[in-house]
Amino acid sequence: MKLASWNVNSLKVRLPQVLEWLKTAQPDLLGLQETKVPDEHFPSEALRAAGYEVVYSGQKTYNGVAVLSRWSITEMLTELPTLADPQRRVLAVTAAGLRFINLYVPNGQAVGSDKYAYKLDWLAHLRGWLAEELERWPRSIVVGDFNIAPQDQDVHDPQQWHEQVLCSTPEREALQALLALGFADSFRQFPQEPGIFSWWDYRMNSFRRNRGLRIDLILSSAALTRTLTASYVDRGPRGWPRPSDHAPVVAELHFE
DNA sequence: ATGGTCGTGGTACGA
Repeated sequence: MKLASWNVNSLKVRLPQVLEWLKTAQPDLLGLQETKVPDEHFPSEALRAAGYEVVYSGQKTYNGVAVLSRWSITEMLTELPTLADPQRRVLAVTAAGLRFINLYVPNGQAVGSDKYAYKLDWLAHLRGWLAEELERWPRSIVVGDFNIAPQDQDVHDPQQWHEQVLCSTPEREALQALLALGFADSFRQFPQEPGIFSWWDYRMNSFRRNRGLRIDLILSSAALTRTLTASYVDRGPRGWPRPSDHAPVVAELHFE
């Protein structure tokens, strides 16, 4: 079983790259973020033709999430039950014998801003909901753009980013509170080279210089962590022409 | 050096 997550920064622009990546990587489940496409314009046909069932929760211009699955999808949910929020950031499905939760966590803009407060509030509501999800589905995977670099080793320049948004202590503590429910950062279940990131700013040749952050994560519940066989970042698409600023992240697992 | 680059939509704004 191959699970993946990719912030595509406009599915309209990136659809050819998604189709190309599906062909070569062949994930069983893929969560997309920042699709930026209203549901009525979602490119369902091209993705179905590639062999995937598709569900989506989108809006114009901002946010938007989708799940592509080689397996049939049931039990779809698009809201944090305790938070009324017009921003389309959540898409949970049951497929392939597991619960697959796809998230686009708020960016937070800057520490102390209104958007930062919204991010922390959103994460608090997320925690309460994930606790319930985990009780109902012990085999749960949470993927997405978390907009949080878990540790300094996930940051190209920890001094530059010290207590900045994406790296601040309250954000990291909110992520740790999610992990404390029983999830593991799948990437850290395996030996990794230093300097592996999943997002690089478009500016200042950040990708060429590998000045990035690892903010795209795949969290596995305890029942699934035992079944992980690999977890990695696929840097390839970040080097393609007109790329997203994020690379896909992948986890592979083997369970009965 | 306080910038820089994208995507959206037709202008600033979000990331």
